[in-house]
Amino acid sequence: MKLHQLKYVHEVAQQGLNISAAAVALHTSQPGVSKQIQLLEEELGLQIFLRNGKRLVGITEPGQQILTLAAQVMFDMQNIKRVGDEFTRVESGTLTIATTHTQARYKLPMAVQQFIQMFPNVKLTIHQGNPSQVTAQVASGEADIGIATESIALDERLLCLPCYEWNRCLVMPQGHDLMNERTITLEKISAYPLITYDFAFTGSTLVSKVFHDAGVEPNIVLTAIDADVIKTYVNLGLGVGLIANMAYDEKRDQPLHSVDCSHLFPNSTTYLGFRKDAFLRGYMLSFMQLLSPQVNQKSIEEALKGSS
Amino acid sequence: MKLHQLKYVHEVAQQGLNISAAAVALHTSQPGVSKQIQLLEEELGLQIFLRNGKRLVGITEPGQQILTLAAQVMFDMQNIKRVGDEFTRVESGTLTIATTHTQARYKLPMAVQQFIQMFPNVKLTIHQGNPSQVTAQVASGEADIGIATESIALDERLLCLPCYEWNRCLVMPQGHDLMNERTITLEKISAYPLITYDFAFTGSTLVSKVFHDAGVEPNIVLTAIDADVIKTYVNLGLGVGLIANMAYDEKRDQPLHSVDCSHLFPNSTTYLGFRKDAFLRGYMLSFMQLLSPQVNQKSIEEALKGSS
DNA sequence: CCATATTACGGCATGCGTAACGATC
DNA sequence: GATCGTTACGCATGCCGTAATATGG
Repeated sequence: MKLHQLKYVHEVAQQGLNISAAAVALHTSQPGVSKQIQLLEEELGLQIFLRNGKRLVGITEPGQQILTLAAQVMFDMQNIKRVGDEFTRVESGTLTIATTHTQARYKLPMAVQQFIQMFPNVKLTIHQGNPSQVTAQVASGEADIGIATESIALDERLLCLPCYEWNRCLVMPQGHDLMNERTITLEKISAYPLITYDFAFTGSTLVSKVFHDAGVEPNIVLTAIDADVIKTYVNLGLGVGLIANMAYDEKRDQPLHSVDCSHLFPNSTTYLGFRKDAFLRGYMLSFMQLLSPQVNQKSIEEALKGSS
Repeated sequence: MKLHQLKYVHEVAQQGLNISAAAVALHTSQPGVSKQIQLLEEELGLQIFLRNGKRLVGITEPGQQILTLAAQVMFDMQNIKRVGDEFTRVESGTLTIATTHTQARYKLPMAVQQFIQMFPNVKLTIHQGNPSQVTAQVASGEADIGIATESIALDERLLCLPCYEWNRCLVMPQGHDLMNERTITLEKISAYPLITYDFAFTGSTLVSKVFHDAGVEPNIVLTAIDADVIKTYVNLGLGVGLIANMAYDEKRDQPLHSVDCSHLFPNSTTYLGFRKDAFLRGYMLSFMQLLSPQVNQKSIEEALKGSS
């Protein structure tokens, strides 16, 4: 059993059961990939892929197990390489962050700016997605660190540290009726067309729960993936927007007015998560510290021990 | 980076930093091992082993990390092999149990007997040790399943399922004063010389805690590794024995008399533990079921999800 | 001086790439 | 007929083992 073979099998699965595509991705020849997979299957005495004649059409059940284990092996190999890089004092490498739009747009820029100054030789990549995509990317090793709210903390493969808390605010055009209200309530909100995050997105399920528990049905006319889009439509007069409070800036969003809603909803916590079995490069720790100053080597070790 | 290289490095560390011994264990030549380790070190750009001239004298810090990761890789490779064996319906293989004397002597025999009837082609090995050794063996992959009391459930790498509960009893020679007591108390016990398990052993720390909390100082004259030894010395009249109640059998231990102590100590739970990331062969599950009927594929999957 | 690690070198297995073939859609 | 997977074959790489060398206890 060779490492290549695991790599090949993994890549073929990634490429939608296409050996040719996998061969290209692996910078090698199709026959080589084909052969090695056959050899592996022969050695293990089972089929990894289901074939219809000469076409790969599926993955067998043991094949699924093997793919999972192969991914684990490759992740560990990556870890070993990282140990190498880390201890040779090579302050270069790659940092891949997976996060949601809100974080990427309103919370990360400061940390990112500081980071690229501290580590000019580290290539930084930001993957954007919804919270479950973020979680999946970190769990699979595609991303090193994930930053998202709530749901990311549920995955057992990840170690998650609380980063900061936030709440929501309403945004509305200047002169809107709600500006005159002394205290905003859910009922008052429900009287107007509402624009907020897509329901699959973080916090919104919590928001919908709050409305539901109060027996109030909000009048949602539009949902969007990010606050910028929401604000745009609020500007067009389509309704009031319910967004994360960090997404509103008085100066930048001047034509809009905002009203805090912290009294209506519980705080949400944004977590920073990474795989428990990942080897963390020094610069990865540094990035985490930029985001959440209380994070350090010790706190992570303690969290790792305390988990499970 | 090759799998051999990781294997070699691992074996050299296992053999006490002796390349020659590692080469023998690996059925290969010394120069080969030496060379491959050098190549790996070169590729990673760091020293794994500390050398004094040509002698290996220690492991560097990155080396330590790499050894851990190498062990993980090898464990995963073993898992893959197991998937192969499992799905080719080869009902043969190896099952290594790590457990304490008490379990091996009084609880396992029935399960073992049934097991070898069900799976005559599976080679069964029992490793005996104290609870922390049991835990370590399972965690390192040397043993597939560990059976021990209390402390094994604390290791996060392992998934532990409760197996059964037990308590303790006093054993004494016929005609001993304590036989006439209607109710045994800690104070009455402390009036006589006591023989029990070594304090490093399971439950005994709990026992000592019970005595301590009650403010009673037992008069321990001898500690032993297993109940058979304890009973032997009780027979010789050296004192009364405090042992697991399953270690006393009225017929077999005829010259001795026993008194139940369940009212004095809380129940102890024996757990069955295995690595969370281990691929479990069918016969491993079967063995667990023999020991603890409520265990099955589903209960394990649920436990895995519920952990951490 | 013995045990042990490294260097040198030749044979052999194995993986890779090109080319040809076969099958599926 | 185009795409894709498998088979065939020759070449190059790299690993292994033996022998020789160097070094530490």
